[in-house]
Amino acid sequence: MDEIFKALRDPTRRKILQLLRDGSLTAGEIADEFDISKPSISHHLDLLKRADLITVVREGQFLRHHLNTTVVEDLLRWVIDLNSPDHEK
Amino acid sequence: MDEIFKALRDPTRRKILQLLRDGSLTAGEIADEFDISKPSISHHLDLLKRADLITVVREGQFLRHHLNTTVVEDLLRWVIDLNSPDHEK
DNA sequence: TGCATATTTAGACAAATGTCTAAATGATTT
DNA sequence: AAATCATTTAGACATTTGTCTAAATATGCA
Repeated sequence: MDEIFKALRDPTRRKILQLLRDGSLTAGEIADEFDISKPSISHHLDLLKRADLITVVREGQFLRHHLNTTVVEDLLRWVIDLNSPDHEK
Repeated sequence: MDEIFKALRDPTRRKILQLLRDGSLTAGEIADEFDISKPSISHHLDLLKRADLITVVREGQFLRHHLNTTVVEDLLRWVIDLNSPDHEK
């Protein structure tokens, strides 16, 4: 979970995830949504990738980014567990 | 949400929240669970307080810390929303 | 092959973060 | 009031983080 929370710490990265809710985007399309340089966005995408919160597939010249809902579900379970007293494990 | 994710970034603070799932604890009891100095734990508790993830009530000499499940629910909704395409708002 | 577009890598730098020790504050008890 | 226990505040310090510019790599197309 550490990589996930590390990735979620930054507001830009959280907004990127929200942008990807409704469909995949290329790095350039994502960068267009922010007043931040492309290398910085690339760095944010790298952290999201490391946390497995997004997946990337090359499409020719472009890299298309998708939200990884499986890992979001893992996060969801972690949060639910926080509100479940007397949990096992 | 920024304060919440800021608070959740650190593994010690996440573990503190998990300790508080099953009941409230004093600062000293919390500190006993970690190999970290008391001032550092106090600092972590302060960040959790600022995020409103915990509430504190004085009990004589002690400060008793409780998990604030309301804010955990806010977090829960944020995560759920991340997996809900075509959301409004 | 060579040029244009898309994206990443490298390196620098200021700001934020987590930790510590020492000292201060708050509350209890004798 | 003084001693003691619980906790925080203050200040220092090394590490991590987010950002930038410049340069490198990857792909597509003329």
